[in-house]
Amino acid sequence: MIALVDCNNFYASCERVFQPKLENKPIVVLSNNDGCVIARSNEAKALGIKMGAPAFKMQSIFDRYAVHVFSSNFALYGDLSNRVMNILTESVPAIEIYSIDEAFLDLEGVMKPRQFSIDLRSKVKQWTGIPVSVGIAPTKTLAKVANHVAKKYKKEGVFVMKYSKTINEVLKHIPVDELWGVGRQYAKFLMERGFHTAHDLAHGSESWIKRNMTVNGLRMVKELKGISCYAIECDTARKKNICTSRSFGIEAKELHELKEAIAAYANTCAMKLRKEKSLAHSICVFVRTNPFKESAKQYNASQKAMLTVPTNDGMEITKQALAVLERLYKKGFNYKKAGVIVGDIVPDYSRQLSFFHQQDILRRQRVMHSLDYINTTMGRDKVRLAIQGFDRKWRLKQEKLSPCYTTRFTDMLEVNIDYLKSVT
DNA sequence: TCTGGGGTCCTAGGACCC
DNA sequence: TCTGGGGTCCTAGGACCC
Repeated sequence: MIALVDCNNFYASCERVFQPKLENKPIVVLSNNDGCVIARSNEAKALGIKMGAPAFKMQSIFDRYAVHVFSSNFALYGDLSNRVMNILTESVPAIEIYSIDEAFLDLEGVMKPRQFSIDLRSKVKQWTGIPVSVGIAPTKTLAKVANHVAKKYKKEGVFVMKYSKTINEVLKHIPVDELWGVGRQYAKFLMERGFHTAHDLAHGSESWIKRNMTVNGLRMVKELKGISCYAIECDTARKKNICTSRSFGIEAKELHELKEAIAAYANTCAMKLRKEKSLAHSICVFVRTNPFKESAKQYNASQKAMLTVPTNDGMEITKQALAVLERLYKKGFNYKKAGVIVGDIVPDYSRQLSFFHQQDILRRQRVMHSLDYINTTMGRDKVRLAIQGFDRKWRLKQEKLSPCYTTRFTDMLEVNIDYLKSVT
């Protein structure tokens, strides 16, 4: 059996951990630039606030119902995620950390899955403050379904789906669009052809499914029938692409502003590569204007450069990225977003050296190593390239940022001992 | 005024090889 | 009249996930 552990309304719950007075109050967390709603507490969902809704369109609802609004605080969410995942990892022999707020657990050898999950859930809640739901079933796709049921209908937050009788009953009540692997397009396609529930799909023709939804659709249907097609993958695969991109708080017009941004993103990509012990063979840069501003002149461009020697050297990647940017840049546009994607990634032990570069590479590796050391121990961007800029006019809008309670000494929560004594 | 930031996989079609 | 059979690699586009 496989368990899917999923944190409830994760980002909203993270904010609530350090502000317990927000219990039972509507909370939303916004995307970068305070753009869209990307997390909602149950109370916010009940107000009809939709996932992905632009914040400015929701402002009147926020005001009317005193919704607590937060900018994204990924330092906080990442740290709390690690704490949750550490607890889960200790509890089972095999785990796949699927996303920042989800993990698949291998329950092989667990005698009483339901009780085990109830205990695990209360441990996570007590140790981290994060509420989770647990769905248990024979395949990943079914565990997703079970988790959905647990979250929505089970007070204890746990639901086990083992026997085909139970599974079939449940699938009759799951709309196709809630399945893992059915997005908007497939949902529309399937509904138009009379497939309304997961049960309908599980009993459809497999060859028809494969023809119309590729082999992925077929795997999903097999998983609904209890035939496992997706194993629990414990070791994280090396990334094939790494992207760093941002929308700007204020639109950028000038080349030198874009250069600062691209240099910063290029260095972040290089840092991510080093963290993964990977090297990139190609660098792609893209810039674009604001597609929502229909009255404005639009420009949307990208270009890829191949490197002769794969690298994770921030200076090298920056140099190449800036060269691409110079070719892309056109004066007279208001740029809203830009990014860098490094690709054609290989492991760092398989570097094919060029005849002429070897000495330089070894020296530069030591520079990067020192840079990483300083920036991880003393704070992000403590040492950076001058081209990354100092005023950073293009930076993010984050007006409702909560403190980094668990990752920054100056943001640590202060507790009034006298008050605590008086209430205990 | 104001609309995120990451990723993956699959397929079809075109270009090429012998 | 009549034009094979076997591949690979690359890219764009489309679907999905969190």
